[in-house]
Amino acid sequence: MKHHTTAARDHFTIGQLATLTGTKPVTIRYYERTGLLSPANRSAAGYRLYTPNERDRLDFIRRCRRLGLGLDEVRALLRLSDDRAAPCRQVDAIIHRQLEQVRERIRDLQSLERELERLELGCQAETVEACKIIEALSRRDEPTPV
Amino acid sequence: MKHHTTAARDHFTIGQLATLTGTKPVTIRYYERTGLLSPANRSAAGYRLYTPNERDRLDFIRRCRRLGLGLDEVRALLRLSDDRAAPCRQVDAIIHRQLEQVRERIRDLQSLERELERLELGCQAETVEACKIIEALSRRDEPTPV
DNA sequence: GCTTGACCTTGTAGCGACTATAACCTTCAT
DNA sequence: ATGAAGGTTATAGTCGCTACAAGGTCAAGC
Repeated sequence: MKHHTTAARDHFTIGQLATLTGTKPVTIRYYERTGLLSPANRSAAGYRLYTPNERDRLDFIRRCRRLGLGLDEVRALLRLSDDRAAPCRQVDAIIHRQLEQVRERIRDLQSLERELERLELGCQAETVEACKIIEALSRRDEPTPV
Repeated sequence: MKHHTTAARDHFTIGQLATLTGTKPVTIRYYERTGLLSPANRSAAGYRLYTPNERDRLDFIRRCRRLGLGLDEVRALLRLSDDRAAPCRQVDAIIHRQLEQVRERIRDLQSLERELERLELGCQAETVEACKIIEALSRRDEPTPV
């Protein structure tokens, strides 16, 4: 009732699917182009039509993306989830690798944070002339002393 | 003595500058194209030749990049550092904004980390059939209960 | 029946900060 | 004189979208 488009109970247009899954139509088409979603069925006029199954698949993809997984990892997980007999170990491995990467990025960002804090606190100057930040950024690393 | 190229004391080729600053030649050319570095002088044969001044400038850029600043911010800082009378406040602002962004990214990544830990611990299955990770990723959000 | 406007279609180009490739030229040591 | 290791340009690719242009379709109101 929000739109004039009539939504059948069991299939959606791309825009409806987009709203349902918090994606944008362009992104859904992009997923289709790149093989994350298989080509959708079409209406007589050529509109993509989606089933609840395809909605589930897109939800799956979006959850993976929210975990920061790349599309290649998502593809791998989709393939695994389609194969009920596949070893769960491979799923674990993907999640574990991602966790390691996230932790590494956190460590990197934390050292950045410390560096930026140091810079920020160090400067009470008025003009760039005396600015400790600019000075720090310009400082030639002391040449190895003799 | 490491290479066959003769390095004059006061100017470097692009490769020498690259080694000195931990950059790659392509990146230096990219900086020139996008206006971060002004066009280098050329040798008779068309090779770019750099002075220690230009090395300092590139070092400055690299330090900024290591702090995670975008090239636009670097451009702004370079402009400020060239103007000794400019108010230091603007430098502060750039650093402060970056610090805020870094902190936000850390928070985001930490919540990702927790989510991934939860997933990882939850699964001891053998096959995807019973895999709790796949299950969690596939779970339709519980429809609002009546 | 016609218009309006929101939707859909395709294709192409752009983002940031590089990286990769190709095809060619220069310098230096042997 | 040759070969390797530099340098030059231009162009396209990366990732995960996003923006735009030019058009076709659908439902509703008049």
